[in-house]
Amino acid sequence: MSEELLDPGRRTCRECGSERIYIDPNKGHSVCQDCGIIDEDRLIDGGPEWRAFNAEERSKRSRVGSPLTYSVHDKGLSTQIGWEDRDIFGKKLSPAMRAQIYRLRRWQVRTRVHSSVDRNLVYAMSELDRLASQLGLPKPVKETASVIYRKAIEKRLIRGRSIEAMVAASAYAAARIRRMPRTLDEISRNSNVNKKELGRCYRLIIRELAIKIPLADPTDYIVRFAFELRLSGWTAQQAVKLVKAARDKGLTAGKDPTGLAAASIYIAGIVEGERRTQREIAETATVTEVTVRNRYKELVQELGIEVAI
DNA sequence: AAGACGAAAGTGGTTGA
DNA sequence: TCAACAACTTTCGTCTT
Repeated sequence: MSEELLDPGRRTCRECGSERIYIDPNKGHSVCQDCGIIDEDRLIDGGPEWRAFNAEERSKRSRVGSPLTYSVHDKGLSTQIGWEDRDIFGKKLSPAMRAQIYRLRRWQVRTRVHSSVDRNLVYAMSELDRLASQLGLPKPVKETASVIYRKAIEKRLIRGRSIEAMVAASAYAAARIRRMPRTLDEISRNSNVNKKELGRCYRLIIRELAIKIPLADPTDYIVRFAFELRLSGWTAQQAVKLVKAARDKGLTAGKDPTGLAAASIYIAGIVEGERRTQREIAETATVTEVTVRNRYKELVQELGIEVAI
């Protein structure tokens, strides 16, 4: 039996074995971020059984399964043990009975704590599943995200913050660690967490858990963006070369990696005769056209590329 | 009409006194 | 803690294809 059947959520590239597989949420295709091979097989996906075909549908679906309230985890059905050492007639309890009641009280508190952590986790993991499936994040990223989230619980970082926000931040960190980064914008759009809050939670996590995250690399975005823009693998490779050349010339320091990826894709598209508009590219890279233009002008000028119009 | 261009003002985050 | 700063965004008028 193949590895994939035993563990349907995990996918590796059949060419190079890489686990950096971008799973296109709409089309059911996947693309390897290391060698650019596109796999058109139907996916066996561990995620939700539904498919969303546009943004509205996605946001509608995203509400499915969300309970109405989490404030009382068992909706008031649990038994309470009173603090007074008296029975129902108001009589004092025997010392043996008191000792037993004391033990019971302790256990009740313990089980309540455990079940609240469990409930938190159950909700968090289903939210992570949903997010990962919409963002096309493969299993290794989900695993990393869930480890981060669990550590955040241990460190009591969730208290006073929304579970959704912390899950989203964990996913963001995990995606960067696994070198399959998503932008804050993309994650924010696919969850009910605004960008600002997401950034705050992310910074809290990396600070409190002392996680070191590699600097975002523009090339990590290129294959995915190119795929979403229906560009050929060849053009994507040319874009990667452009970014590397720019890095060698020291043009990339302090610049938004997605902006650089966008500009290099724009140039590569023109050079290779697969032109896309600045607007299209800006949209998939979640930057503005202005940024695409600025980076593109810099690159063309500094790398001495002549762009045939 | 669509795309590309660039100026100007505004925003949120980082840095350094 | 505050101000200066760089990068990016928003907005908008103009030019090019």
